[in-house]
Amino acid sequence: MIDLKKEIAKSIAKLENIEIEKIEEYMEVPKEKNNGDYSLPCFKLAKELKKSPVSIADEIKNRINISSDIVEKIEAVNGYLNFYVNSNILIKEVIEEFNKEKENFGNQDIGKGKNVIVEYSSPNIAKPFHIGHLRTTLIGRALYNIYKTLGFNTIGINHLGDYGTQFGKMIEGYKRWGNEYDLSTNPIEKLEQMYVRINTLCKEDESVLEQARENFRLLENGDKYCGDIWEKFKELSLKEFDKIYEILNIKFDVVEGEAFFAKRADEVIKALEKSGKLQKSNGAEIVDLTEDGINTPCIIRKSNGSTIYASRDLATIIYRAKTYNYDKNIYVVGNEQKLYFEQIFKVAKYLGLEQKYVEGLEHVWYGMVRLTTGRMSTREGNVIKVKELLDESISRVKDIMKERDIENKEEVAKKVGIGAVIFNDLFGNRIKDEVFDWNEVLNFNGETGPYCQYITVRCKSVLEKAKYLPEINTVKYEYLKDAEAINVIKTISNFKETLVRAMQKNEPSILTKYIVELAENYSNFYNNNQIICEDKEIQNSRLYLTYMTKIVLEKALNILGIEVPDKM
RNA sequence: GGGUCAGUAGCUCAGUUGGAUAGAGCAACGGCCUUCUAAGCCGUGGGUCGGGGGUUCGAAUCCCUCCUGGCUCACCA
Repeated sequence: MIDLKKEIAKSIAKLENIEIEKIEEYMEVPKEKNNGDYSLPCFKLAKELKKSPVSIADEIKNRINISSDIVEKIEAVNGYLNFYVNSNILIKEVIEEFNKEKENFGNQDIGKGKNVIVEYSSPNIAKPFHIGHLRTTLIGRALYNIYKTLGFNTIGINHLGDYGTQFGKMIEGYKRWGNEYDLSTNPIEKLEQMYVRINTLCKEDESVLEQARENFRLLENGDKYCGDIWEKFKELSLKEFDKIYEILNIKFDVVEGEAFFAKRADEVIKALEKSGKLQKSNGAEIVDLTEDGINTPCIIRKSNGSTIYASRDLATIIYRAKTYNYDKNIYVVGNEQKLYFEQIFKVAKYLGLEQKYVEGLEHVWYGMVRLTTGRMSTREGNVIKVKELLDESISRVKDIMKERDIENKEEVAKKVGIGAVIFNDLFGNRIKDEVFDWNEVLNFNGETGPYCQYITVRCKSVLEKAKYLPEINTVKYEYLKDAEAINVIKTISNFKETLVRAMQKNEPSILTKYIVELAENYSNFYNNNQIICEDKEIQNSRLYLTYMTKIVLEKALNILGIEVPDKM
């Protein structure tokens, strides 16, 4: 595809004897649409050429030699040089490229041969799956899909929190009150109650906490009683999580747990001993990180000899380096663990791994979900469970659809209701805290998932009504030259670049906002043009635009994990 | 107190390496359904870009400082 910006830059560079790259760097896309497609602010050149910006702009405008097939109008305004691209070439380039790739439009191979691990979701066993876990799950899945679309060999891992002192606590609770709770119905709720109860007791009584730590030590050393309870809890939880994953259509390439890596913690100890970094402190084994600019040391082994989060995660890094030969190892985990990841990434330097494995470590963090009433806390029971949220959203959709004559209402309501929740979660910048407001999430008007699905469905129904897809040689560019059509075409041409930006910043919301823009632009086009009409040439042209929009919108939504119904 | 991230309309957010008049949506108000689907469209109002300095042709964006808020600071994950 021809790079219009480069073509313009070339012509200017020739004129003033400046490098093309520099001109390209100075050039920008004006915010205001009536200031052209590309603009060159001449203020920086003014300094270098020792002339006023206004006269430079005028001069270039008069002397430039560029084909009118590329640029149809040039204006010099207040020291800005504005270029108006010939819309024919723009339309032609986009449509021809699209026609070559069709459903594959957007796919790229910049990640070819590179392995990327995305670790996401990773819930803790024996705790309810609440909206706090939703962010890692949805952001992680979206990133996984984005990397995949860009040609990376992508490995999605659900790294279960199935180990640690919390299980020592659970075992202690079960020992004390196991017979009071019937785990045959609603097991997660019961386990949650037990967890809250034992936690409170641990806080009140230090000796109970000690007992919990001892239970975990026993579990780690193969104690049968503790092991059996642990297995039982794990099984019950996984069943519950799978239900959520099924509703959200989340899949992982690998599901593993911390327990698996606890056995490999010795490798970490050995490697750190070898590098001379491991030291004793208050009975524990730690790595001091003050030289690396972190004041808090990283604990590798607890004073009672048990493994800890860090030792298990470091073992995981060694394992992943060997097993997956990763170029990137991404952890989608909340911002409350920022310091922790900084610590283990520093410690990873001393494991004797190849440099690329250390550099490939990345913590993709996100803000907390808070309620309008304050912070969520399992202990205080003011959490919103994912199941509850999805059910509410789906029922709200059903209510809206009550009067409509649609087949498979159940299925449509599911797709729209779930899509609304996903879209809402992926709309805001991921590093900002999110205030969870039922009204906000379940409002389906405006820049929302249902609106974007609705526009996509509109494209589908137009195509269905026409009953055919136009051949590219029946499309006439002159019928797509109105401002609304051009906006759609420009947005479509930005799709690839948008995916790359979303990948570079690990930011799904870039794609979410793109979807809104495309939906909005198509909607404007649709409202201003009769698509199905008498003149077949006009119809074919507008139909093709509709077809491109449908493909890109649906694809982008799918990448975020949102499905589009056929009717709604 | 240290570290770190943030502060843009009543609310939720956009705002590419500094560029032209800071943009959307929600909420509020006023219109539009014998429809290529009203989950929509059109219109109105709403801003000391947290405060103050600085850098320069030019700052929401870069630097300094202060204020406010989130998260975090060794045997939890």
